Amino acid sequence: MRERSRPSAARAPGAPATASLDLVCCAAAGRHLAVLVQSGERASAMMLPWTALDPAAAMDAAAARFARERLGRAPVWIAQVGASSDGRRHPSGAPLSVSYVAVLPAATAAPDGMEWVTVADLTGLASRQQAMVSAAVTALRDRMDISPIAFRMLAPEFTLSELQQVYELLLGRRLHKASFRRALQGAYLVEPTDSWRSEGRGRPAQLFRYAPRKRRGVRRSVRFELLG
Amino acid sequence: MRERSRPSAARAPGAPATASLDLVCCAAAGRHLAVLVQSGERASAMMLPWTALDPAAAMDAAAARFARERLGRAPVWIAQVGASSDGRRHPSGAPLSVSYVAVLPAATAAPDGMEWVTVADLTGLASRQQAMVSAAVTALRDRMDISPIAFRMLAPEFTLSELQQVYELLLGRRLHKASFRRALQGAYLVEPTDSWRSEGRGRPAQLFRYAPRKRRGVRRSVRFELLG
DNA sequence: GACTTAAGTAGCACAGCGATACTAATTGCG
DNA sequence: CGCAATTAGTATCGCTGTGCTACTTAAGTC
Repeated sequence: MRERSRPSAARAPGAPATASLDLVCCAAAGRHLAVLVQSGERASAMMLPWTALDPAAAMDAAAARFARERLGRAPVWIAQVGASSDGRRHPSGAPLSVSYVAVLPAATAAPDGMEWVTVADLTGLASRQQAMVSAAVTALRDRMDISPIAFRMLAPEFTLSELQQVYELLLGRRLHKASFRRALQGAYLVEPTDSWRSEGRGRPAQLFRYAPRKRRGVRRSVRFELLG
Repeated sequence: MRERSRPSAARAPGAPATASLDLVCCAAAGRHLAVLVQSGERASAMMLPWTALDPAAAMDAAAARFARERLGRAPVWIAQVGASSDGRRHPSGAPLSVSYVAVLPAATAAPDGMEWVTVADLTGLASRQQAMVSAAVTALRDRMDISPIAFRMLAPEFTLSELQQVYELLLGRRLHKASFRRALQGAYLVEPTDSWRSEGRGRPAQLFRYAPRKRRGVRRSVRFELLG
């Protein structure tokens, strides 16, 4: 299931694909967001994992399959970001690309030939791929209210401080501990486990797991704050 | 500027395009959302306006140009929804499609050969286009908090009741008049004009225009309500 | 045992929101 | 004209959610 070694990169010189499917794999790394990149054909150049897009196949399924192949495991969340075609460079030479954003739990090891790079340190990408990363991060921020992205960025059992750190990372600002926990309790999204984790000094933290149990009236509210 | 008559539909039988660019044009129609469709090749069949996608061109610009061509005017808002490739049918025969959602002010007249159809009454679309409409409506709902979509769905001068109706349409639920206005005033998004509009019976309503004037600390907040 | 560090809780003040109830301005009708 | 009907817009109350300060609890460190 993993033995195919980089089918897409091998294809590049021969027949240029008409469209590429690119993957922006994200994970929390401390207080920063990291993206999985691999070495390009030139030593110093980095690139996002990509493959030729098969127009005949179901795209979401193809993206999930490609992610599982490259990562050695299925991502915990994946969604399409969008299509881009413009003058910008792409390693495939394809004029059209469709990108997906995938989420992996923190501390997932990078597969051979790949490494985690903080988005701030990300440089040397082809310009179209650079734009994909920005769009992917924006997509994560925009969808974290709708999908349990933050919860998926952690191991199945996590402390509330860890969860808060992921929220702070995605929102880009510090949150208040008490308020965060109150809101979380009120949403009935997590349930406590019997385990506690002692992390060096300080009081041990109780572990929780994601277990949403309400689904009552989802009333979308009016939000003017972000407009202007 | 409008004399090119349906370049895309004319292309269909000859050379099948490898990818299509589709447009979901939306406007408020009373309490419902309407989409612009045109008659397909068979009389009863409806279809969304589409064109062949030129992979060499900047896609967002191409979509805006295509919209302006077809509508005879520029849409007030446009954004990409996503790419879809799967087994589903599309009038072009293309295996891959990229769709855009465009917004027009209420009461915009449909161009020749096109008509407004309420999303609920929308039937007989090719299956991939049907999926595009659903995705476009979802995209509108998801982005109305970030982009002034609701304001753009009205004429430049509008009453607060009209604005509230658009919000109710997009959110899919009734809102409270006083609360709506209080929140709107607090956001400094509109300014009153000197005009009043008398709409049949009842007290005349003051007209407002969209004139955001804050931009102060955009603090994204934690939102758990929609999760689960 | 005293100090440090981090987890978790309690209580207060205030802002936001939904609801009820009100006032204001216009049309329609007897 | 007088009055009901209709729509716009406001005032006030109570509840809920949120930010904050301050506290307690449980571990490690010296």
